[in-house]
Amino acid sequence: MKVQSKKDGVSSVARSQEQNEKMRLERKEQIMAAALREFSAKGLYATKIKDIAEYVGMAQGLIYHYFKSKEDIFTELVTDALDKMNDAVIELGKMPLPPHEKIKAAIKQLLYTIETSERFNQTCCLINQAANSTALPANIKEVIDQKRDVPYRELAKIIAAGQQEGTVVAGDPQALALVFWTSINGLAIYKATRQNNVTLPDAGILINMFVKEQNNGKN
Amino acid sequence: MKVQSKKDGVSSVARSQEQNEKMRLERKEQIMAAALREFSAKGLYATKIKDIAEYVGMAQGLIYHYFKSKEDIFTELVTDALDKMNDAVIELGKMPLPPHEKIKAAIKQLLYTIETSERFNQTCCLINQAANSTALPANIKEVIDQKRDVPYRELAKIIAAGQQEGTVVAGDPQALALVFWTSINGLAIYKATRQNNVTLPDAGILINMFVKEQNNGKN
DNA sequence: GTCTATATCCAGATAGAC
DNA sequence: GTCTATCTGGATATAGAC
Repeated sequence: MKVQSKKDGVSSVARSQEQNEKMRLERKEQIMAAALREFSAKGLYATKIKDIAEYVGMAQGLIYHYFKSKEDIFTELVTDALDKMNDAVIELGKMPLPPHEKIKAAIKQLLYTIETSERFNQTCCLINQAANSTALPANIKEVIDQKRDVPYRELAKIIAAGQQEGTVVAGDPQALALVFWTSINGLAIYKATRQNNVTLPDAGILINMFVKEQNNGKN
Repeated sequence: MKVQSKKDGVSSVARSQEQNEKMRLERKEQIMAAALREFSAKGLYATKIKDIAEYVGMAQGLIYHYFKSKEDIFTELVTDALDKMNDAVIELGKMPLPPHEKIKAAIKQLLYTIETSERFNQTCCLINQAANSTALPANIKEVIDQKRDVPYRELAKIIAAGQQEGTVVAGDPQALALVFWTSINGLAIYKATRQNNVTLPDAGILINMFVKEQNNGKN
């Protein structure tokens, strides 16, 4: 028996269900954030459910009210991470800029993010952990295999277009893209795993590696 | 009671001790090789002693006649890997070549090694596993902290010297060294974790990123 | 040196009270 | 929703026979 409130047309039952759902999602978010911290630093197998629970401040068993298993948390994190990364790269491809400006914008943005966002760097570490382990459950491996090459492919397209225009350095686009992501990824991981006093390259150094000299002016 | 053989002055007792020792070392080598395979792909915690033993073809318990613990095998592998890498870099620094030629030689050599040596790539994966995990026993972490920055420092010196001579591109030497190793490491890992059909950059692409144009000619 | 068998421990997951 | 207590499986490391 649902009772419609006269004020907003939403039953109090529905209201509290909504609120419960919201609180549940918030709690899941807390767990995911803690799990990202732990997994990114220790990997799937060295991280114990207890570690995550302690970080959130809940009992070990309670995690299982929100997730079916440890692998499930890991899978959800990795899937989200790869999806967001891929969406961002696809957005970059669609920007109304010439190819070499896309590359410059990406480098500046990525370096800034590495400099300021601990979470981003943790995410890179997580992807690194996931992508370089053959010990993961099959369903996670599938997700990774499907999604991890998107950034390489998308950037290779941009590089190839830039080479057509003569603004991007010569070389196999796929190989250049590989060096690009490998560097970005490595910098994020480097930053995440050293306490402090890390000198990241400034954008100009990286831009010079991919964009031809005459197109390097500030703008 | 040791009996000296007249022929070679070595007692038969000593002879067989020597041979036993040699066989023991060979067996240890077999275990280390298998462990490198497994650890580099799965990390310390996801790798089970049983995996290593099966790969060598011995009983699980027998591993413990050669190593005190799983961590011990891992520590020995990581220590060796870092030492060899560091020795090679220090050798590079001592070569009687101008700085930019050292860089060119290193890039060519490293790319060739990545292309041809599965073991080298596994070693890079192992170092990656080790260097990016906070979950390791304290003694391994110490080893890593002491040794892992040597290549960055040594290469930064070479880069700085090359900049003095005007043959190496501009930018903070430390940051350039970071990009250099991050790329090399990333390529090795990329190669190791994909089955095949990997297009590595050719040496020219990487050389162009670090050595100024006019010093890039083949030689 | 090598094996099989086992003691021991630890962590993932569940059950059940509140 | 949250906790404590517990079941259960699996892996390290050891013991002991051959």
